[in-house]
Amino acid sequence: MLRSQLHVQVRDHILELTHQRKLQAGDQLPSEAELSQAIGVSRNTIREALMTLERDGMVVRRHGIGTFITPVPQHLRTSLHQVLPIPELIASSGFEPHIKNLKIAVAQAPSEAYEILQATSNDPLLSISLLYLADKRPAIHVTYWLIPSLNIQPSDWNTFDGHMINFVERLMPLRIHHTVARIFAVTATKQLADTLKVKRSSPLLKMVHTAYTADGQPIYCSTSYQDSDLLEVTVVRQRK
Amino acid sequence: MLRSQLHVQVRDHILELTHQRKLQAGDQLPSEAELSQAIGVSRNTIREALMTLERDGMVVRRHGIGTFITPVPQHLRTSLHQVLPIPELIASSGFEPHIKNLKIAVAQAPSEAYEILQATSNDPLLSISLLYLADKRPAIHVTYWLIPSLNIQPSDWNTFDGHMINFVERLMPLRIHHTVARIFAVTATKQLADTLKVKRSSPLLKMVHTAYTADGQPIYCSTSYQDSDLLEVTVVRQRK
DNA sequence: TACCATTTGTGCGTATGTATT
DNA sequence: GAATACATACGCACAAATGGT
Repeated sequence: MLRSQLHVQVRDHILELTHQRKLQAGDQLPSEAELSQAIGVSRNTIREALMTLERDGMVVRRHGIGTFITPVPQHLRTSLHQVLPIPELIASSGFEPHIKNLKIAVAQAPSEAYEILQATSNDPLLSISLLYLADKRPAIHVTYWLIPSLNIQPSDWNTFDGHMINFVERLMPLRIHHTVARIFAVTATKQLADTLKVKRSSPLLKMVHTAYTADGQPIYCSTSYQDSDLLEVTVVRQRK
Repeated sequence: MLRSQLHVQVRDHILELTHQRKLQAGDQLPSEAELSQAIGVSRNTIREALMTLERDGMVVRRHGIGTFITPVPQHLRTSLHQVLPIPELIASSGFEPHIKNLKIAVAQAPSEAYEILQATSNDPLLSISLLYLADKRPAIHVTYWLIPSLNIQPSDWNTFDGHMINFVERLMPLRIHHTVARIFAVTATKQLADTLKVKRSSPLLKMVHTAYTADGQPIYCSTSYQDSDLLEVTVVRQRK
């Protein structure tokens, strides 16, 4: 295993400085030329690192002035442009994540799942339902549906740790490239209200997630329900 | 006025090809070297263009294979990482956007608005409420609150066309750098139900948007309500 | 106003590494 | 192994934006 690319090392170096609070929100970084000389890599490499940091919203670069640590609350940084597994999402909201309830089945799925996964509508789909807890309170109820061709064995589920992306990538030679989330407001059914421990017919946030490879092939989709007052959904969008 | 930068021209050139359907979802682009020679710019410039296209989710680049048009439905492209004004959002969902109802006031605002805008809590804030229509159906009800220091004159409102970002940037020498949206599910109040023409106590999607400059200074915030079945909210998140 | 130093932005050329077929 | 294509990295020159003299 080679050590990682230079610009990633530079990136990590700068992130490390922010974690050590040597660089704080709003602070100006040394100029590209200074960083280049101090670290001993070319200015282009510095620029590459700064560009990825900017893409991910960690720094703001201003022509003719300099590069600054983005003044955005720390907890938002994690959710900028990334796909965040639910346990990490819960953790980044300041709660202790747990997974409580698993139900695995190979069964007929809602027709919507077949459409999304481009599967023939009579194949039974592997599905798994779970309840993510935040500080032992029910927070998100999720049901995943996986495309049939994955061929996952029952024993594989022992290795499932709540990160669906990691799970399928560890088992299969594929890579999730992006996810699409569609967001709705719904009213809690009796069953959902019981599961999530909210009042009957409270409003819930429903999200339909689909994970795709770079080819655009759907790998799995999920439907999740959550109390949006307990666990906020935040989307940071950059311009340009 | 100078012509734009080379890599932007290259980017636009490629986008133009996709609009003309000469390049479609999933198609492979010519190699960097070919593009470089065909267009007559250096390979670095091609790479710069391809990188911004990748950042915005329009293409997928695969090491050792090539660059491909991202196979994502066209209507999602617009919402990838951008901040989209509501009228354009409605248009990209296939509806005709209209703005119906404006109510402008300088008044006390909810305490949340003062917190978000970091304003002293007794100043009256300029607020504007409007109803965005999609094909003449009420779609989104929004109330904006602007920071006091903008000093907008009543006459300025004549130039307001429903794009709040454009509006404030045209009037003031500032630039909105990013927005943060917090998303909730709520139950329609009687008033909201009437305005949006939905049943009493239907579930509605509530979004609290805040627009910031690169300094992290909030410029305005808004609260919006919408029927998520009429107008879906979609978030595409990329990995890496 | 004009000019300057600083800093990021753009663009070119080149060489080499790495992944895929 | 060879061919192809993208990835990384270096060095250089000049443009453009900003802030101060």
